[in-house]
This record gives sequence, structure tokens and C-alpha cells, in this order.
Amino acid sequence: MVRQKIMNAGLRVTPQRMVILDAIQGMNNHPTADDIYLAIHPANPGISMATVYKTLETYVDSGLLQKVYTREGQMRYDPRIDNHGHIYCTNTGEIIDFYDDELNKIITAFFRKKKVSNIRISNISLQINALKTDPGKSISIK
Amino acid sequence: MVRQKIMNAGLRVTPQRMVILDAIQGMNNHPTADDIYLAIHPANPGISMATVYKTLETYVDSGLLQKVYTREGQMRYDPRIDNHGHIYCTNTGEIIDFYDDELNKIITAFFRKKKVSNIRISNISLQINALKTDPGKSISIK
DNA sequence: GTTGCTGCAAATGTTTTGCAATCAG
DNA sequence: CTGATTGCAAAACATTTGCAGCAAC
Repeated sequence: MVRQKIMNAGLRVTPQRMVILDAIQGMNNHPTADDIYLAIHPANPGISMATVYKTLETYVDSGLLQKVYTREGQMRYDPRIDNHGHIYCTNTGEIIDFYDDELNKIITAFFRKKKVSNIRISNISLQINALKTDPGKSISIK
Repeated sequence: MVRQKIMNAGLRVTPQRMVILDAIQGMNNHPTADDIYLAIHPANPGISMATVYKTLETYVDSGLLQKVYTREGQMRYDPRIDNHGHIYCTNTGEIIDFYDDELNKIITAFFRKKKVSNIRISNISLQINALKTDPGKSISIK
């Protein structure tokens, strides 16, 4: 399944690429390159940091992953590639996915009726900055 | 006027702070720390890079500036602190401000009617990824 | 066989830090 | 006067690069 995804993206299938793609798909925390390296290192001590970086960049270029820019400055990677937003918790540092179909439709409709000139919009996402009231519990928007 | 803003933020007024705040307010390109350093350097060769970084960070903490996270990884600073969005031009690398009052109202209304639990939303902004059709010309959304 | 991928170590670029001297209030 | 701010140089950190060897197709 991971192998298929890599092939479909037109990339060569290597053991390193399979391990890395598999790892990031099992995480839902928007890991950094280092997070991924640490996660795979015990079982794959031979895979280098440089390979992790190169592979992630390759995946972003191929559309298998998205990059998420953070307040802290280092890049994070996101296995979800649909048009979803992110909730940045100011106090806990968490980045939580946010998706709402209705809101997506509203925003899409809004831009469709606007006169947009000289650009082709490829994707629109929402960035929500928020304070987590109780850091121990999870949040919800329904 | 710059002096007043610094005082109102509860900060000590120093020549360096005045120069830096004045410089960034005259730019509307979301400058990096380096951009600001280069802009002020000719007239103020004594102001160090470290001071530029410390001062910008102080301003962000005090709410005088916003940080903008970029695809390229380095931080940019934005003198606009209202709830505005950014258009990231994939091909030119530009970051253009986007503000629409109607859209702001739509999004605010949307979240007001939602059940939001365990967070207090402080600010919501839109990130628009787009391709500039003609890199020479400017873009518009009306 | 050819092309692209990997790992290493070194390089790069940005941002932060420790600390003594200086300045604002 | 006192505590905050500055400048310097060094350090820290994330990410990229060059290149020789190796692996995928």
C-alpha cells in the first residue's frame, strides 16, 4: 500500500522511502523531520537524517505530503493533503487538524463570486490561533 | 508617533527600537529580520543583528507586530496586526496581504454558531496558496 | 547499464545566547 | 541608582549540499 503510493507518484521504491512514508502515516501530530528520524531510528539505524530530509522534500514535491509552517520556525509534515485548516494552540504548542465541509463550501463559494485576477488559487486553508482552556483535555468544534 | 507606540506597549524607548519600528512600518513586504537589518544599516551602522532579532521578538510579544511563517522557513514580520490573510505565491515567493470584510464576517458568524469546546479562539486567518499568472503584474481580488 | 538514491561529513543560513558595558527611567 | 537593553562573538539549531558508492529499474 505504501509501495503503491510511492510508485503512483512516479518515484523509485526504496526501503528507506517505504519506512519513512509508513512512519509518517502512522502519526497524526504533524511531525518534524527529527520526529520522524527518531521514530524510525531504533528499527532502522542505517537511515540517515539527510535521507529523511530529502525524502520528505521529495514527497512534498510529489504531493504525497504537505508542509506546515510553525510559529517555532521548524517545518512539520502533514500526511493529510486535503484542504484542511490548522488550530495552533498558543499555550500547548499543539497543531490540530480542522476540517469542516460546510465551511469549505462557504469559502469556495465566496471566492468563486469574487473577481480574482492574475492568480490561480490552488488551495485555501484556515489558520486558527487559539488558547487551549484545559491543556489536559482535547478540543472540539462541532 | 513611533515613540508613543513603544511607550504604550509598556516598553522602554531606545533609539534602536525607534529606528526598527519606524523601518518595518515603512515596509509592506513582510520583511525578514535580515531585510530590516539591511534597511537600517546604512544610516545606523551601530545597530547589531542581535538587537534586531531581540527587538522584533519583543514587539511580537507586545502585540505590535505579527510573525508570518513562510514556506522557506525563515520568519517574516508583519506590521499589520488585524485579522488578515496571506496569499502565498508559489512561483514568485511573494506574500501578499488579503483582507475582505465580508469574508471576515462570514467566518466569524460560522464559528459563532459552532459548538467550540475547550478552546478560546483568538484569531483566524486565511492562507491562500496560489500561482501568479503573470509574475510581472500585480494581483487583485475584488 | 543507466539513472537516481543514499549516507557521510561538511557547509550553510537563521536565530539564540552569555556576558560585560551602557542607557533609560 | 537600578534594572533593562545593547553589541559582540560564539553557540545552537535546522536544513542543505557535494560526492562517492550503491541500488532500482
